[in-house]
Amino acid sequence: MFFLKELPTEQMVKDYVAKTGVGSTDTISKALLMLREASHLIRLLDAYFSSHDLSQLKFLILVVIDREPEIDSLRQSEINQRLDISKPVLNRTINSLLETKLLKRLDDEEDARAHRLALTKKGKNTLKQIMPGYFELISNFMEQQS
Amino acid sequence: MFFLKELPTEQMVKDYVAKTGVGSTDTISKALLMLREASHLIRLLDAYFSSHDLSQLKFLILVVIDREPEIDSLRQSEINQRLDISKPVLNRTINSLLETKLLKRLDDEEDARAHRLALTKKGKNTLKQIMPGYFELISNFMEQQS
DNA sequence: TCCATTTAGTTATCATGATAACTAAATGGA
DNA sequence: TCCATTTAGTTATCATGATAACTAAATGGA
Repeated sequence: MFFLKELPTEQMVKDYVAKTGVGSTDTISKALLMLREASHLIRLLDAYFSSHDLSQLKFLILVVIDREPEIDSLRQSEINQRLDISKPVLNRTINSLLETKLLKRLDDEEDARAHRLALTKKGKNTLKQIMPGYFELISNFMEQQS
Repeated sequence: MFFLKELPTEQMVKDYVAKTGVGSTDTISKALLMLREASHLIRLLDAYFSSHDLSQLKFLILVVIDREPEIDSLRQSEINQRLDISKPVLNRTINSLLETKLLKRLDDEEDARAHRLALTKKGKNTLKQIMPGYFELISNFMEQQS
């Protein structure tokens, strides 16, 4: 994502609100600020993940499988229910995780169309290694915000 | 952007913080909430813009030219200074705005490498037409957040 | 049972973000 | 003045998001 480098000043938002007669200056300024803050954090997270040969989505796929309480594998469709991403993108990204051996694919005994996706040893290690930096990055970022 | 459909519960974040010994539960929950809120708003905005044959970036390009106080045109490089986007993407998007006649391209008298980009009549009208809905969408969204 | 419908996953194609490497014009110091 | 460096814009290529349309297996009601 991207955004205006310099947020519109309070005055500009006021002008627009006055011109269009819609919304309240405070609310809109707050929303724009939030969007900017979020886009900044996303950028930092993307950089962090890519320095570990991962992406937001790859990370989240590993996380949702890992955090499952009873079982240690999920179907693609189950991952889809947990992440807000389209089926083809999920499919492609899972294939990439299979190629880099962070995930392994097991037969699904109940449904011949499906497979079960589980973390490999390497996948678990990667997740364990990445997690502290992830939380640290978020904590540091939030501290810097006024 | 996308995100977890269901945020990790407080307990999960606590577990991770305890396990890794990094960060504070509150801070991280707050950051994850913000990311989710922002990604939701971005999605709504994208849908709004695309229903008007625009995108976030196209909209912002029109806005930064329009809001310039003294002049009514900018160079590509000046737009680049105002928006946090790469040069090639900006170039490609400007070309698309030129094709759809929302922007027009004028010679730059001081620099033969550059051009000046200005809103067309159609560009101005589009912006005027879109702005109220944009603010309305943001206002409504912010109201819905608890 | 059998066939229409649903579900799981996949393929093709597009949109929109990035970086690397390029051309051509402008700039500025010896 | 002249040439090395900088700046403006562009091209090629990749990553990662989407939707539409498909195959094959599972499901469920007549």
